[in-house]
Amino acid sequence: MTHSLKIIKKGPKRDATASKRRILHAALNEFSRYGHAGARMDSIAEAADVSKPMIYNYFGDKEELYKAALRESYVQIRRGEQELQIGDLEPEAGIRKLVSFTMNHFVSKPWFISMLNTENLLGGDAIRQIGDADAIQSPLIDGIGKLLEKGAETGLFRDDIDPVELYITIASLCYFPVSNQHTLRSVFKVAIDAPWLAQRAEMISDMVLQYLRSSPSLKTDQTRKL
Amino acid sequence: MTHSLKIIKKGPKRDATASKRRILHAALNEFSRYGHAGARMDSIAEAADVSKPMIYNYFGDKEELYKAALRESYVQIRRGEQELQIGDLEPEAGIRKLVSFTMNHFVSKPWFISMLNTENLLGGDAIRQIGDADAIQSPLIDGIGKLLEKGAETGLFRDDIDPVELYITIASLCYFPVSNQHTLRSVFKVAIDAPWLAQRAEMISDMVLQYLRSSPSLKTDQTRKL
Amino acid sequence: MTHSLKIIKKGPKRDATASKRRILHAALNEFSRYGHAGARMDSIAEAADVSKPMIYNYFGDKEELYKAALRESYVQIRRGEQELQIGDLEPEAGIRKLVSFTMNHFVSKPWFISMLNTENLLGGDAIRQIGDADAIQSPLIDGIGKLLEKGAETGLFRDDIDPVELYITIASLCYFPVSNQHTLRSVFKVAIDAPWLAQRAEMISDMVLQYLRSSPSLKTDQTRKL
Amino acid sequence: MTHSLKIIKKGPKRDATASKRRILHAALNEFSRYGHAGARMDSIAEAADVSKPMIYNYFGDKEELYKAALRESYVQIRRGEQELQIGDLEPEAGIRKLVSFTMNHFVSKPWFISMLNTENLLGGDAIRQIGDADAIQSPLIDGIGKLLEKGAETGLFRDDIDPVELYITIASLCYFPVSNQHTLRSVFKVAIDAPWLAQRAEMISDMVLQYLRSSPSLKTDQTRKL
DNA sequence: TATGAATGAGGGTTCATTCAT
DNA sequence: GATGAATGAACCCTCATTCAT
Repeated sequence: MTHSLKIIKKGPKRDATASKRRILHAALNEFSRYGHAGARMDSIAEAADVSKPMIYNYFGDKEELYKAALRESYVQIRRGEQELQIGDLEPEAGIRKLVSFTMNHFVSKPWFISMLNTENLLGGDAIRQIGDADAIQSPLIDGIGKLLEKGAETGLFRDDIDPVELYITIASLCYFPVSNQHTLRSVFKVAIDAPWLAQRAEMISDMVLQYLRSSPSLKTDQTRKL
Repeated sequence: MTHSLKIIKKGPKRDATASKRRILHAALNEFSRYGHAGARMDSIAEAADVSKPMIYNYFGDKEELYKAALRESYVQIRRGEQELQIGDLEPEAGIRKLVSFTMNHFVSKPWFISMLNTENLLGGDAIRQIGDADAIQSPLIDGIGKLLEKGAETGLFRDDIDPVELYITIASLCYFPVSNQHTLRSVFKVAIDAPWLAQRAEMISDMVLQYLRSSPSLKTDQTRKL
Repeated sequence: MTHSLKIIKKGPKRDATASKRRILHAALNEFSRYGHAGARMDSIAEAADVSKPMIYNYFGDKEELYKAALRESYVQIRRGEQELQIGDLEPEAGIRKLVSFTMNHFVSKPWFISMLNTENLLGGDAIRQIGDADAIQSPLIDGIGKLLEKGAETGLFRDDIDPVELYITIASLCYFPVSNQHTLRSVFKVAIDAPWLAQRAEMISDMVLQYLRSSPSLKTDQTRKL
Repeated sequence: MTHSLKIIKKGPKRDATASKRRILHAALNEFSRYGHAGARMDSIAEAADVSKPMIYNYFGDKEELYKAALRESYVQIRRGEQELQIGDLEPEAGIRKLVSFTMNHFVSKPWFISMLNTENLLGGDAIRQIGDADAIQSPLIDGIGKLLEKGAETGLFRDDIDPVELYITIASLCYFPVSNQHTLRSVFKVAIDAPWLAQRAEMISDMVLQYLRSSPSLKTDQTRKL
């Protein structure tokens, strides 16, 4: 009778999957906060509520854990992107949705930008080793392609825009003010807060749409790209 | 008589100013390559061809040296910007010049982007401590202001654009593909090389000009910003 | 009745004796390859194809396992020695047989030499604790004693030789070139391979026999020993 | 006046060469006592009265320090050997001197045997990397060669003995009882102490001389070796 | 009998920093 | 002004060992 209670008491300990997950999240947090060299295995272990050897047992070493964290940051992004179905929206609404989603994503998941910056600082060695294309490549490209096609068909958008380049444009515009908010604040005395960013997203949408509606420039006879 | 000779005798070593400069450059290089935590005082000393105690003698400690390097990265940037006199150019030509200068700048001085990323990763503590506004603030803002005014006067540009916001827009668009070139390459298989970036700069100019030429949106009755 | 069936049912796993034996052999291999401190309990478990707790269950701890492995190395040696019946051979043939057996033994069971070296490095603490004389003491001593007696009776050998000392002499001569083969090769550029060792065994027999045939030296009036 | 005392106070600290030497000796002691894996860098630092980083500064890492210690053990041996001038002695006296020197050496410098055993356990990787032949190769070989020649010329010794092989024979006989003293004591109840070893050296000389005086065996027509 | 999950204690190594000259 | 010598404090990682099932 008293024993039956024990069964209920199954805590989260002695559960390999759970431990692994806690480690991964703690690592993502630590690496994104302090960079690759600045991250401490001790802190990760403590935050994950496991002993250090567990980390090595499950992930090998710091380098591998870093790669796993980098991969995880993409996995989480892609999960959010898959829920968006921008391909099904009207072209203009789709672009606006894409912009606000991107901006919101960078703001609400700050570890993503930090991980990308860290990885690029290190020369991209880790991401090159994560062959796992499906985890990393964005499902948005297809959706953007559909939006652009629809827009071009109805004569609303110009027809020479590459989806990847458009994605890079939007990412650029949303990334920079979030990524560099601290230096911008100090250098230009701009208060980069939620309202500022919301307004900024509006302006980005406007600018991008303006460009999509414009006619292909005639100056260069090469295939133009956005 | 004998003293005056000593002054002239400044050799390559035993020259405090020269040592300090070598240290600063070595530090800038090291911090930008490996980040704050990844940078090694040993490597800096070796690269600067001085003994480690010299660094501590001149700069105090790693933290202070980092701040000096961060400041130096701005100083060097500003030096380049001051040579540009975009305020004197025709509005459109000025914008194109500004874009190509910015892009070229990020590409040819990669330590600038790295330093900014590193500093923002750490939360901007260091830059906040560098009160030294003159060293940091961009002289371009004035030039951009002049361009925008001229453009607005001739009816070429809309008149609701804030120079700082325009600067941020251009910086965003140039920064991202350079800063994130390694991850972009892996994720989107885009080869981000010199030709790609040159073409990209063209497109950025087109898009920005398109936006500057457009009429202020009517949707929001607030002051619009770029 | 029912019990007898159980005994027969011994499968490859769930067989305590078999597990124990596998562990012991794995331990012998590991300790002899890497020494006491260099041996890894993990490697032993893996090589024995059991889980680590099994080792602790059966053997207590690393120290005890080491002792068991050391003991086992003697047990295996003694098993080989017991098959020899040198006491029954002619004196000279017996000596030659003993030498070639010893040499072959050291060569074909390299873990024996390694275990002895390891144990002596550590000061012999473990072997002192293995009281178990029967497992350790050599049955050859008796055989050697018989050979020497026979030889002395027929006037072939001198009569002042102690069997243990003769055993030590032969062991010395066979042990060293095998045990120290790597350093000898590097230091003297001698290729210590099978032919070299075979020829060496010949020479050792010659030298030992020469000595056994010689007359006791007169210099010292104490009991002479070999 | 009082200052002049300070000059005298120059202690052994802040002396790189002395520090290096202390580390090397401490390492030789530690490695020979506990083997490669069993040696502790902490203990070495403490015994050498330096901080751990000094070790890494001067020697690189544990592996390199081990190699330096191994090399040092040979250097010390060779130093002793060079003082012997056995080539100048009478053949028989020379052999006796060589034996007693060798035995004494193994007994009084126990780290030598331990280092050799450790190195051979590890497969001789380190010694192979110490190209430094002069430090390692024995100057005795020449002396032994002279002894054998002289002995053969006067008809005292047989003339088919290779100096290296003779050296190995003597080393074998002296090495084993010292190296394996602990196991021998336990297994054969032999008390291997100074008197025992002295007497043993006598016997070894007798046996070796006996063999050198004997006539080359006729059994094999190949070049005979000792 | 058997094992996957977990850890305390320590091992080798590095790093920013200081001392003594 | 300049530096070789030296170190306390961590940091990454591993190992023998135990827990819970």
